[in-house]
Amino acid sequence: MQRPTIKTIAQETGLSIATVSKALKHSPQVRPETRAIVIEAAERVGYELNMHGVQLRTGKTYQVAAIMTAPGPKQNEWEGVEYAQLLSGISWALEDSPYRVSLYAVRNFEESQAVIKQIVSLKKADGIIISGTRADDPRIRTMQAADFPFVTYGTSIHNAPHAYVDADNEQMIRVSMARLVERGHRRIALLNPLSDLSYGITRLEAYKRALEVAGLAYDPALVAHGRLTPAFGRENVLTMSELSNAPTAYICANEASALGAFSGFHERGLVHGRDAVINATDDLNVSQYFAPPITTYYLPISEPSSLLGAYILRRMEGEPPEALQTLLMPNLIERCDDRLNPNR
Amino acid sequence: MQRPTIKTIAQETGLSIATVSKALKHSPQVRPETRAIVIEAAERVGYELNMHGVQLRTGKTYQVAAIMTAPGPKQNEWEGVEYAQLLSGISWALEDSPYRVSLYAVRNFEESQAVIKQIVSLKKADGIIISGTRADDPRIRTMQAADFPFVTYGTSIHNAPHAYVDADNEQMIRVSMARLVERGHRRIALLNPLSDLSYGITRLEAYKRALEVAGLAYDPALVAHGRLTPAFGRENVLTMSELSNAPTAYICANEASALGAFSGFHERGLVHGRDAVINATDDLNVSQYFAPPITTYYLPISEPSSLLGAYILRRMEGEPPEALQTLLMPNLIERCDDRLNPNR
DNA sequence: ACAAGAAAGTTAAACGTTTTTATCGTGCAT
DNA sequence: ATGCACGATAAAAACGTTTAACTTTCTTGT
Repeated sequence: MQRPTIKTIAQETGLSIATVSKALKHSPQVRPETRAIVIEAAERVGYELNMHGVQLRTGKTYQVAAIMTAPGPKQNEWEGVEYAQLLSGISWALEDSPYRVSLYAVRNFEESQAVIKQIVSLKKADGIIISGTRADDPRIRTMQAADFPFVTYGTSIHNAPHAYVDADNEQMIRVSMARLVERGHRRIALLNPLSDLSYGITRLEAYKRALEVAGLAYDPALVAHGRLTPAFGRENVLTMSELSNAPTAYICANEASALGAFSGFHERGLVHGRDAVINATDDLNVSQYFAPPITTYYLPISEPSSLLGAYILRRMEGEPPEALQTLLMPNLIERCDDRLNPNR
Repeated sequence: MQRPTIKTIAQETGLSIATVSKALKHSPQVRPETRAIVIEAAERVGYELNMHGVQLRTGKTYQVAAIMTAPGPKQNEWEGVEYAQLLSGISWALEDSPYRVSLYAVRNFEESQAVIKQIVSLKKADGIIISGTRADDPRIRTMQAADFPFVTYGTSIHNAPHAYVDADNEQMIRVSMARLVERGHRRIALLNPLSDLSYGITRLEAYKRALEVAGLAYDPALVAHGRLTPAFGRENVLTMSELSNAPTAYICANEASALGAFSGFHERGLVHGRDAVINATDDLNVSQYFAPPITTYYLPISEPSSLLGAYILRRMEGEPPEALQTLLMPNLIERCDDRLNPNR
């Protein structure tokens, strides 16, 4: 048996397909009684809207493109794993809408740029969600120039206002630094994301300001930028711990680099809490299982991801981007006292 | 300016839209010279196929549905993180095809069943990729009954033959057990996935057989089934290590539960390599950063994921499922000698 | 020389919607 | 009574593509 269409309903009710279409869309042009008849018939025959017809007619795709930057297949490092949760959160936020998440996996920034240009010019989606924003992000400019709805996970610095969701990195670093200074730390290392990423810059600046406030000197040797893999965390601990004036605290930008930092501790024979401490930001609630559990800023990734979904929906409905900007403050979870060991 | 269509090309070349369409599809009905003219004109005007027209006309969606089971937003445990890599691998495998990955996040098995029924009956995709297969999986039956192309990540046991990709769990456990027995272990714990999952059963049976071969008794107290979170690993170590005859080796089904097992070691004051050892399966290459690094079976997730993509393409082209079945053997990476401590 | 058949194009219909425009009563003011 | 506006529905066109059916032209075998 064929799948029922509005034509089926038209025949069934004796109405025209135009009326059926309008009735199903709750158009004020059709009488409530007529609508009731249509709805009844639609349910009786098991009608479901065929999106292909809609898409062709209206030009809308009902797709939200999620651009996911993941290192290539040969790149076997633990990175970007939080993307799974991010995607499912977005997907759930769109659940009650006609929109679907369409995945675009890219290998690097350039590829994401190309993909976005394509989506915009060929209208392969109605909205775009990107992450890994840069201070001055050309992708944002592309989408803004075309007046294309989008939301970013991460702020930008030099772009015109746009919809975004991000963790409050400035506040996080500020509070984090004050807390460590208060506990006696004078040499605090910052394991930061790539320096062209917007939140890398935000964190670095907050870090410098916090040093200033505490009357401490800025030492470039204590700051590292890189892809936030365990390898990155490990290697920087290996290097920095050999400094004549080694750090007594490491602030890691995510849980992967924190895990790697632990690996560096183990390699060097450092004991957490005695020789130095590790603090981290954690999206995945995993650092509670480290040995020992560490102090982290925890932002359940479901929060930003569902916001991203909600925002792209509202953005596609025309809401101005200025109303769709949120900085989320992660919860500080203190699992260690993190004091500088006095008898060191 | 409007986006060019085949009509544009028809006007440009003086041919009919039918000929243009056929030429672009390399139909034998059109002369090579004519085709050349069409191709040239298409490139000149910057023509790109409008999929909506195709979809409406042919009924094909050019979408591959990836069903991703992830616990709900409130469920803040580190689980299913390998899905990000899995998805990007699939996405890359489809890169040169007209197909796109469409994401369907579901919360549990029942929901995945409902979603699949919907996709099949409303033809919301041309192919489906699922994971978390059960011994007798009703979703597989649904898709087979409708003759719908699909590939599973994970085998099934009682279903009719279908396309799948999986790790060779039987061999993995067999070799793993033999190796531990050879190193003196007599009490080996198995931290297994949920018992209704196909690979949970495979692993358990292989485990029992290995015990038999080694002449060891099967002790149910050493086997646990559950969602493979760190919490699961931790809790089982906490419990099992209190047994009068505690295990000296733990085989963890993934890296998350292995991390949790370490957390349990730390809590109980157990030292890895002295009191007991942990072995694991690791998709993400992360257990090298544990302290100490542990012995794992490593299967880079890019391998199964690109196979899944390739298989669904071939399956959608009508290739029989029997030709699309692969068990991948992970690499054993020995990072500890894992011998039972003699002076224990 | 001519019918038959192949080769290469064209015409037209169809896929399922939405939306603009047209039609047709009906009630109301003039 | 006549014209008019209005409310409700119908008719028809359009979105971009594929494909079955048809036409025209050219080969080819007898």
